[in-house]
Amino acid sequence: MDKELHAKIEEFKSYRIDKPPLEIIEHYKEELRAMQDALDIISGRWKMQIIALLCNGEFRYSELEKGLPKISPRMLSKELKDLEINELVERKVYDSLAVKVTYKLADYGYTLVPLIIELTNWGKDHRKKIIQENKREHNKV
Amino acid sequence: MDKELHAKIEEFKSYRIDKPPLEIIEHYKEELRAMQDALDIISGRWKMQIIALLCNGEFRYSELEKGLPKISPRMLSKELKDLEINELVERKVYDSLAVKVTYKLADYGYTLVPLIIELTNWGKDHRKKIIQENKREHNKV
DNA sequence: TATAGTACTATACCAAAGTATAGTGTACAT
DNA sequence: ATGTACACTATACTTTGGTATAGTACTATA
Repeated sequence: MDKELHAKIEEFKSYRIDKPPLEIIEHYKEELRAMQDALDIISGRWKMQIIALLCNGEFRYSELEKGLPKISPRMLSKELKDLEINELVERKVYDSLAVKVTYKLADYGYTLVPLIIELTNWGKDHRKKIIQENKREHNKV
Repeated sequence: MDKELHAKIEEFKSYRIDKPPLEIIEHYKEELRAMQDALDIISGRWKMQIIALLCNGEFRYSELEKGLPKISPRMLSKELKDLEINELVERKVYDSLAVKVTYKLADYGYTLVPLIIELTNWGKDHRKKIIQENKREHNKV
């Protein structure tokens, strides 16, 4: 696994194009656009927290509010709408007499799993690295 | 590969914790923090474009400006500083008499490769999906 | 009839991200 | 001496993301 990654990285390093900067960006245009699309959809303070909750089943609006006590109702409804538009989340209105709306991860939402795993792995490794550096710093002084 | 992913997703779906929302978020606390750390470091309009350029070797400040004609000098120097602080990018000042500074991806910067690949893959698939949906929409009407 | 819960929307505000543009200090070229 | 290239910094502004708080339309319960 680590070896495989190493190979990938070497491959990546060897991709160097001998072109002026503008042409290089042009060459990567599609990849950059794709990356930015993905980032736009998942970045922000709340999206991932909402997705994490919804990985655990169906929740009512008020239950999501309880899980994220610091979110304002405006943000929650806006973020849910964004996620729904991108078909990552499904909204279901019950036609019982009492108002009842639930949200759950759509199947398409689960396609984010590999990305979530990579983000989490990198973030954890990064934190470890920073902690180690702080320790070394501390021992020096 | 696709089968593996499917298994992962099933695994993810089966993780459901039968707890109140607040406890679920608490349960995922570390993962969420790690993800957010990673997102903070790579999100924004310019970071990934700069990294893409620097994947292709060493560049001078003015060359980066040429590659990203719409970036303001303030943003470029701020973003480079951020990337340098996180040790993703190395800054080198030549002590020749003329001013010369170059930037390149640090080895640590290359650890982002798997994440970059996942972001790009997901972004490309997402775009394909949207285009297909638009086509279907168009055929209907 | 009054009170509380549900799923929001509306309005105003604030802070961070990003833009636009001008200016700085250095060296080198003429 | 003057102008130009380099690698920025400073200042002011706008846009976007997020917060705070109040209000709405509906139903359920006492």
